[in-house]
Amino acid sequence: MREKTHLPKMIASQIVMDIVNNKLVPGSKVIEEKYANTFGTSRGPIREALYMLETEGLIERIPKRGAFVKKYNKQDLCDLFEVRIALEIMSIRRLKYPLPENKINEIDRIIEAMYTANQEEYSILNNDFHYKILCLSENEIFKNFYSRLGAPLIALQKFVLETPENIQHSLQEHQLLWKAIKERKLNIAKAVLEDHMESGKKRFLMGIEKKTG
Amino acid sequence: MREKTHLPKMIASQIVMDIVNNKLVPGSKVIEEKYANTFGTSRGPIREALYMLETEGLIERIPKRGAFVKKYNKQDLCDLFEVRIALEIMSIRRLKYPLPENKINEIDRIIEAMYTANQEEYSILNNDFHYKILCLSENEIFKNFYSRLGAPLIALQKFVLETPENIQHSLQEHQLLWKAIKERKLNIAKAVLEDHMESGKKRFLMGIEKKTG
DNA sequence: TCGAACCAAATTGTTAACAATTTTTCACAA
DNA sequence: TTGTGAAAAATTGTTAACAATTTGGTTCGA
Repeated sequence: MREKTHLPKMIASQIVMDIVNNKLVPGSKVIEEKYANTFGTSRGPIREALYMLETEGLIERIPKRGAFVKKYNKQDLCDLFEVRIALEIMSIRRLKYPLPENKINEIDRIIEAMYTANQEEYSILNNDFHYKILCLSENEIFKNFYSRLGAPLIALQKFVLETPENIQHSLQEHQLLWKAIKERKLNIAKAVLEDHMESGKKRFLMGIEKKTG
Repeated sequence: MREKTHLPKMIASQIVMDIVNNKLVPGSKVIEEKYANTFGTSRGPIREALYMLETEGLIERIPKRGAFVKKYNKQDLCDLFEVRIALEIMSIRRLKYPLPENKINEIDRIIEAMYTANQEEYSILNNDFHYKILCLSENEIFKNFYSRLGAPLIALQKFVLETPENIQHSLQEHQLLWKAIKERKLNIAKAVLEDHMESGKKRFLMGIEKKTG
């Protein structure tokens, strides 16, 4: 597993950090030269990073105008939620049983960790869980699309209201879902996911209300 | 409506042409300098074009190795079909009635043109139709994802077996779907789309069998 | 014959300068 | 005050040269 340093990739993840930490606010322009200076590189690698982030849906590039941090409204985020769940449902239909032992263990461990996680940790575990579920299908198309959905949702995760009650509820849903998948009760899994989508949207909207008005 | 020449965009569409016309076969490498020479530009714009096509799912870039024409197998194409239909179903649920008059007319005209289209024309009209249906929802998220699905499917459209009988069948499905949408019978529309997905897949696979052995 | 080490060629990555375009600023007139 | 237009500044687009890396082939030794 070689993970050679790829300059544009490093720059991209730094820009993501800046978005998550509100140093770059949605709608604002990302000026190539500014970033080039802070990284001590030329503008080339910055441009590449911006292209990558455009693919992930975090940046919007307008020819000859510049690159902007993409702005998502409530409706957009709910739609992303919905597409994510739809992809998960489709991928569950493609599962081949028996599921590989090592992947089962990985997901078991995520659920375990969720019990004792704090808010921030829970967000990360939550995303991990859904991604691992999707990867169970070993389907490149779904994985590919899923990764593009994830980025905006992760960047805006800070808006999700993770109260102890919400986390408790969410955890229960995850347990149910995982149990249904393991026992090959796919219709139940589908129903749980559809419920999870609704409650997820609700938590999302609650969080947005709280923090922006 | 200003459509200024954007070099990378032009190059990208030329590369798409080359893929469609089999000058670039799936799996082969796209060498930057080669294309730079044929266009009389430097490598910069070529790289941008390759990034664009990566976003559209036609090219896969591997750092320090190069850009390759992405290879899709049967299963991949069926999955893309399925995701496309799922997006259409989701977007139909978001329609706001009454539908705008001008868009209704546009789609009416596509259906009309389908009656007298030859095979090649029909493929294009078919894609147009589905895209216009999706655009009815005026939902940027769906449009965005849809455009990424379309490219690989269009590039491989040549595999779809468009016999007169198949076209006839497909046309009927489109009429049914459009009628259901206009009359706001969304459950029917959904059912028709699900059927259309199955028969579309079948035509696809028939075409692949025929042309590749 | 096979594999490892090495060299040369091909290719991608990066840079810095220049060109083209957009945005900002500001003077001026209605 | 407000709007217009032209310079100036800022920014993106493009280029060509150079650096770093990968690829392909060749030699050598076992």
